[in-house]
Amino acid sequence: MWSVASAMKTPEKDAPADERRGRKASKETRRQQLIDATIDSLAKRGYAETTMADVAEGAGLSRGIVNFHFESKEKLLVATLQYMADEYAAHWRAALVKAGEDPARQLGALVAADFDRSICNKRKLAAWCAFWGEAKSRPTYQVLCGARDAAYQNVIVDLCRRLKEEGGYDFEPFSTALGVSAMLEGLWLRLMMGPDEVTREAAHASARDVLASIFPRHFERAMRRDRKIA
Amino acid sequence: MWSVASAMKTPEKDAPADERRGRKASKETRRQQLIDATIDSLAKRGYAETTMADVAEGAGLSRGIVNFHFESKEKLLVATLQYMADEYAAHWRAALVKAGEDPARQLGALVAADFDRSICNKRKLAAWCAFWGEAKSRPTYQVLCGARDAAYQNVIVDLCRRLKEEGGYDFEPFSTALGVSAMLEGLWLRLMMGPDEVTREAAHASARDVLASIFPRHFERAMRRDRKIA
DNA sequence: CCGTATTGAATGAATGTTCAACAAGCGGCC
DNA sequence: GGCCGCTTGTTGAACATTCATTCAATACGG
Repeated sequence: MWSVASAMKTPEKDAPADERRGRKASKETRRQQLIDATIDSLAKRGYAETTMADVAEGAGLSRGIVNFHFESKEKLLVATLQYMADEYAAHWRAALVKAGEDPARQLGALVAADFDRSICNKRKLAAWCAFWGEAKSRPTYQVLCGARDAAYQNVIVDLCRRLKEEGGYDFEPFSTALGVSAMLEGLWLRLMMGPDEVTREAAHASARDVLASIFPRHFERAMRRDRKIA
Repeated sequence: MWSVASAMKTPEKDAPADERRGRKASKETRRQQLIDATIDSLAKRGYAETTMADVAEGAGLSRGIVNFHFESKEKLLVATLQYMADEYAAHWRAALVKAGEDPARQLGALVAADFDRSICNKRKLAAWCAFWGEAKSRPTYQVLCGARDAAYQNVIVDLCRRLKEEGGYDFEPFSTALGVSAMLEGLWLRLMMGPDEVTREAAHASARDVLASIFPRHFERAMRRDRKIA
């Protein structure tokens, strides 16, 4: 009994459909399928209301299957967070490499990567936020979220240093880097919670605007007058 | 049976002790006591693991009492969030009034208020974050959190406008205001999750640093060289 | 003593986990 | 090719636990 809903719930499943159904699906494929369903459930119902039954139903499988591929609910959630952290890190690292050597281009690419559709959509943001909410009281989550931030922020600190040298700014690189990366995370939060008038593009533009204030010799201001004054 | 721990768990209980114990405690006092215990539990165990029994135990009362003063767990949590939102709003509004008429002073006061000890401590930040994590899937929470942000951000937008006029900056007020308020929220997140080396003072300094970049004619840079280069 | 706050055991619902049964693939064997 | 086990993924019902809620009994204040 395959529910049609589960097959088209997330538009980003680009794996061949015949690989995901039937008994032939490999172990790894099935694990990924369950992780996807977990993210769906976290986004739809929140952390507290996410149940094994809901995850299984979302994946179009039966209840017992989750404990077969993952030992427990805890392990499933950790694997899900690990997957999101890996995906996020791979994404910005790729963007960084593609940006070349210029630090301003690199910082711009990093920020753009944060607001890329594949990373920054309501589904994933809601899942991230669900984990953040529990991170305080769960060392495992805190480590995974912390690892995410640490590497990312080291890169931003380094970029701030190089931009400071190039542009002759007088900010404190560490402090500014902390502010910038915090702003990016805060914008994610706004995107997830705020009204719909805060779009991905608006958040990105806002980040670029602040970058233009901090690094005036490296970032151009968007200078668009088409914004509605609310 | 009064647990000693509950009496000294939170250092900020300045209400007279004899008002909080015994049967004389008024309805309102008892509600507040339970709300405090709820914040404690959210901070210590996270949203998902917060139970009625834990709240009652934290307050030094018996299990059934919560359903007497609040009808249900849901109502207790909403009341708790409402309390935190009210407290937060009252705090920054007071800071705003006290700052006088100068927009730069006002913005500085607003930012300082965000990092004030009474508001910005691990206990409350963890509770806020717990609610954020569930807000996506709970309209009631989303409304309360959203209301918090909306008023706050309108003030910041207005301050950005006035500062722009005064200083002749060329940023877009709305966009910059979004970035600034997002940064403040992001710093809260960092304070809660990040390593202990990110202190309240460091976060505040970071915010001031970015403000100095955005409004160079209104905010002085801290220019401290005592920061360790990590 | 009356009314009300409080207690704590009982209840019932929700849910994570287990497990015995089942089915699908698969390789060997006649 | 067809039959037979064997391994392994899968199922769904049964089980155990946790927890919000209820409520009759109790204790305290007035």
